[in-house]
Amino acid sequence: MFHQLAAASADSGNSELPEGHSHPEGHSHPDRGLRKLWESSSVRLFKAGQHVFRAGDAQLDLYKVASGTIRLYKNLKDGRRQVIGFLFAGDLIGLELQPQHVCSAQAIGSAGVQSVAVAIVHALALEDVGMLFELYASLSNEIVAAQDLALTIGRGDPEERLGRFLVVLSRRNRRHGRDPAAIDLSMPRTDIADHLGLTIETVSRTLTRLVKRRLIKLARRRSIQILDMNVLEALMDGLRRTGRRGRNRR
Amino acid sequence: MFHQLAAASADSGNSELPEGHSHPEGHSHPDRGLRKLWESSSVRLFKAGQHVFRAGDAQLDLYKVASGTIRLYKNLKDGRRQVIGFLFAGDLIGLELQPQHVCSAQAIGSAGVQSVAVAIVHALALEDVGMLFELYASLSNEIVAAQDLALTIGRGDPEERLGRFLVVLSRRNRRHGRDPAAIDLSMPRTDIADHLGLTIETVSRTLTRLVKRRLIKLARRRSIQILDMNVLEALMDGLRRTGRRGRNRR
DNA sequence: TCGAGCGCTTGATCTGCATCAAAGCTCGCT
DNA sequence: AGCGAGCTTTGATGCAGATCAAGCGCTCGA
Repeated sequence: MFHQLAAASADSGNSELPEGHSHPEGHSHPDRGLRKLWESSSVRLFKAGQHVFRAGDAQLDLYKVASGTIRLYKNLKDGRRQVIGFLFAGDLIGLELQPQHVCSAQAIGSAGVQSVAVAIVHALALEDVGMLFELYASLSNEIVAAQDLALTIGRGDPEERLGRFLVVLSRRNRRHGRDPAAIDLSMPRTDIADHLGLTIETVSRTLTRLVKRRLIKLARRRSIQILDMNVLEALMDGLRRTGRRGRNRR
Repeated sequence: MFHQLAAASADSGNSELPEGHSHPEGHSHPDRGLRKLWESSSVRLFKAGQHVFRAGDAQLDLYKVASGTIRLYKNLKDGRRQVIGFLFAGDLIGLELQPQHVCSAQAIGSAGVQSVAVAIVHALALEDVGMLFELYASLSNEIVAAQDLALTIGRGDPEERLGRFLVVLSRRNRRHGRDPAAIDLSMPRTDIADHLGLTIETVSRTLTRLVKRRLIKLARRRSIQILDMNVLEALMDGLRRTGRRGRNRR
C-alpha cells in the first residue's frame, strides 16, 4: 500500500487524494530529515568479525552502512546460523520497530557504519510524515526480500538458490549503476551457505557446476562474472532442465 | 527502532524525546483513524480456495481478516509453492508498500475479509502520524516473522520446523487470551508442508513422531493438544536429543 | 445411514545433499 | 618473495527426507 502515485506505472484509478499531494512526502523535502542527520553523523569503523550489535541488545540506534559489507544473522542455540541478508554501502540497518534487536549485525572484512539514535529519528518522524514514509518504504522492501528468501530456501534446489542469489546481487549492481554482470562476492562461502540453507561444500560444487555450464566464470576468490544472465534468471525462476527430478516438483 | 518508550521494559536511557510524548501516536487517538474505517467497512465473504488477490495484481486495498484463515503464498513458475504465512481474524494484509502484490492471498475454508482503499489509508496517514506508526509497527512484526521463517526453513530438521510452527500458533493463542495448549490447525497438511519447506508425508510422519514422544496429541483432523510445551520450545530452539547428528550441526 | 472422495497416514525405495576427509589455492604477513 | 593459515575445491560415503505407492478414515452429501 501507499504506492507512490507519481511513480512510473500509469495504471491507477485511485487519484482521489484529498489535498492534491502528488507525493506521500507531505510537507517534507528530500534534503531535510534523515539526509541531514547522516551528513552530520561520523562513520565508525568496524574490523572484520566485529559486531555492530547482537541479537538481544536494546535497539537504540538506526544504522547506515558507509562502506564494506555487513551480515545480518540469527543463531540457533546449538550454533547453527541463518544469514538473513547482506548489507552494503547505503543500506539501512535496524528499521524494524522492536525493543531488542532480533538479529545480529557483524562486519565482514572492515566496514564503516553511521548511526543515529532512534529517539532522534523518532522525534523527527513525528514532525515529518514524509520521512516516516521513506522509512516505511525501506522496511517494505526488506520484507519483500525476506519473503523471497523464504521461497528461495524453502523451494529450490541448490542451483536455483545460487542462481537467485547471484541475480539479486546483479540487480543491485544495476540499480546502483554498476556492471550487472560483474558480481563482487564480498562474503566467504560460509556466509553464502548459511544464507541459502546449504553447506559450504554444496555451494562450492554448485558454483563449479554453473561454471561448467558456462553460466558464470569465477575470478580470483570473491569475484564472479555472469556469462548468461537469461539462463541464470530462468534457473532462478524454476525453469529447470527437462525431465529433471527435483525437490518437490509438480 | 521507534520502540514504544512507555512499554514494559524499563532498561532504556533514551527518554530524551523533544516534546514529552509518551507514545509515538502524536496527535492521534486509539479510536480514530483506521479503527473507524474498519467499523464502517463491510465484510466480503470468500469461499474455500477463492483468492483475495493474486501476486502481480495492483495493490489497491489494505485488507483485514474478519473470520476464517487466509494463506499468503508465492509460486515458482513450475508450480512449486511457498506459503509465506497464515492470517487469522484481526490480521492485516497488504501492509507492504509495493505497486503490485508480491504474494497471493487465498481463503482456506470460507473466510470474511474487510478492505479499505490504499488511497484512503494513505490520506489518513498524512494527517495522522500515529496511525502510520501503528502500521509501521505491524509491518515490523511481519518482517520479524518472515526472518524467523527463513531461519526455521533454512536451519532446522523437520522436527524443529514443526515444533516452531506449533509454538508460534500457541503463542498467538496466548496473546489472544485463548488456551495456548489447544492448537487449531485451520489449514490442511499440504499448506503446512509448503510453509515449512517439507513434503506432506514428512509433515505427517513428524507429527506422528511428536505424538509418540508425548509432546502433542492429535484430535480430530485439524486439532492438536500440546502436552509438553517446555520440550516443544526446547526442540524449537535447537536443543536436540543428545548425540543426534543433525542438519548442519556445529 | 451409507458411500464416495479427499485428506491423511504409513510403508518401501531412492537419491541428493550433508558429512567426512584431504588436497589445492589465495592472500596477508614477515 | 616466501610462507603459512584460512578459505575453497574436490572426492568418497552415508543417511534424512523426497518420491512412489497403498491403504485408512473422516466428512459430507444423497
